[in-house]
Amino acid sequence: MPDPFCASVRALVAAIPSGKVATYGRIARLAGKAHGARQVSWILHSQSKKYQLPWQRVIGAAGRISLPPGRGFFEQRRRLRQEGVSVDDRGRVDLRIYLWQAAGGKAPAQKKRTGRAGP
DNA sequence: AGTATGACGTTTT
DNA sequence: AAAAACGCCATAC
Repeated sequence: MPDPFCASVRALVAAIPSGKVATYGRIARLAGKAHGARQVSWILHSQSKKYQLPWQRVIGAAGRISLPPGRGFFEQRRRLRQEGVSVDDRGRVDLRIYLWQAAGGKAPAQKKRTGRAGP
C-alpha cells in the first residue's frame, strides 16, 4: 500500500462521524489531491468492503448521492437514513446540516453581514 | 501505447 | 434551476 493518497482517503472517510456526510472533492482535497475526486470514488468502490469503510457517508458536491440506481443508490440512501441523515427521494442531502467539517480545517466563519444596514 | 470509462467538480448554456 | 460541456486522473482493455 505504498500510496499515501489512498491511505489518507481511507483515514478521512473512516473519520466521518455517523450522521454526517462528506463530499468526494472535500476528501480528495484534504488527502492532498485537489482534483482527485474521481479517484476517491474509485478507492471507495474498490476497497470500501476490504477496509470496512463507511462509504455511504461520501456523496457528491451537489449534496446528492452520485451512485446510480441499480448500483447501490438505494442501499446508500437506506444506510444514511438509518444513521439519521435525512435523504430526499432523489438522493438529496442538505449539506448545510449534514456536511462534516474537519475540526480546525476551516476558519470559523465570521459574521457575514448582509451589507446594508438593517431596516 | 492509445482509447474508453467513471460512486466527480466547475463553468457555461 | 436544470442540463450539457469541459476538465481531471487512475483503471481497464
